[in-house]
Amino acid sequence: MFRGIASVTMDSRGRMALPSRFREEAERRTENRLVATIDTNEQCLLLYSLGDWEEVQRRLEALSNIGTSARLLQRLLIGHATDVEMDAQGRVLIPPMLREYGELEKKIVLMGQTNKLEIWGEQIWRTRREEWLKATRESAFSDLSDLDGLSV
Amino acid sequence: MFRGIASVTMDSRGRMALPSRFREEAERRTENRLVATIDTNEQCLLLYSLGDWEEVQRRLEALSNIGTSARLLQRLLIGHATDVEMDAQGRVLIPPMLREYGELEKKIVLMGQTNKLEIWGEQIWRTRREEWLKATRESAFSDLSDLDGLSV
DNA sequence: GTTTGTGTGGGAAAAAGTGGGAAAATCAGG
DNA sequence: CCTGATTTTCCCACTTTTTCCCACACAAAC
Repeated sequence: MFRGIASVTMDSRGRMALPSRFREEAERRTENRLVATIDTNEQCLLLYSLGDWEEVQRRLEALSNIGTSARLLQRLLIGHATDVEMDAQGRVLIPPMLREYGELEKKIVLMGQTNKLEIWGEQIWRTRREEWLKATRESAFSDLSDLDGLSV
Repeated sequence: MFRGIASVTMDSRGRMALPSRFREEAERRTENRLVATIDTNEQCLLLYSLGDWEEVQRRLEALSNIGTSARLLQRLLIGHATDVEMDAQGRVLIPPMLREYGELEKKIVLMGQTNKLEIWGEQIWRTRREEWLKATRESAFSDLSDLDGLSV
């Protein structure tokens, strides 16, 4: 169960160290084997433990297969899903094509999202976060009834 | 099981090195024997292990044979299917006619799609991927019910 | 101050990817 | 058949990337 946010650096070889709490979680789930793919809705990457990814892939493949959008999603997610392994220092090497998709350079932001980690280039992440915050604030009144009982 | 993406270069003789992880998978499936054909829906090539291709071909041949579209599909897929072999460096030689179909030049993109590899010319691939992403993002709402349980 | 854990960098070996010479095979035209 | 041109195969060499390993910096803990 991943959660929380962390800032890490990617070195010149494309290696990225997972913070130890994420590392432990990843080790628990599979012996250091992870799968990185793209988020089709955002310009960020998703990092799954191998087992969790296989579950996602099974469900993707079980989709209707008729609808064009399901096919597209399969193609994009499976097509980009690349196996990666943690080295002895708990780092993963992000393949160049994926690095490019997320415009990942030195400063990286990791966000835990339950069964996966989101990997963001810092600049894109800052921009998107502003947009999310703005959208949340603008919808605050109309949604108030929902949130009311939630006491966020 | 092929998945993930990689960028490779095709040399002036039309040779293309498979990334080692694809190579291993290909070796596991058949001893270096592969079959390349065209994707009838996209301007890219498909690369199967010999065994997987034979299965595909069997199913193609089992099609009604009455309907025109089945005949067309047979003609196109089987007609373009060419046996290729990996050399000692793990490279395959893509036949000129197929190279031309996919407008393959120097920069090539390979995408794993479960039982096959897609081979794309980089330029076409970039264009198509943008279109897929756009379509996926736009269809997000209509498909929400499907994807909802998926938590990709 | 010392130890321990964590993040970061980089040397060096190994592996992977790339290019091209030259022999062998194939093909087209006489 | 023979010949010359082209393509394919085999092999070697070079470059880049990846992996393995060690080391340093820093901070928290002892």
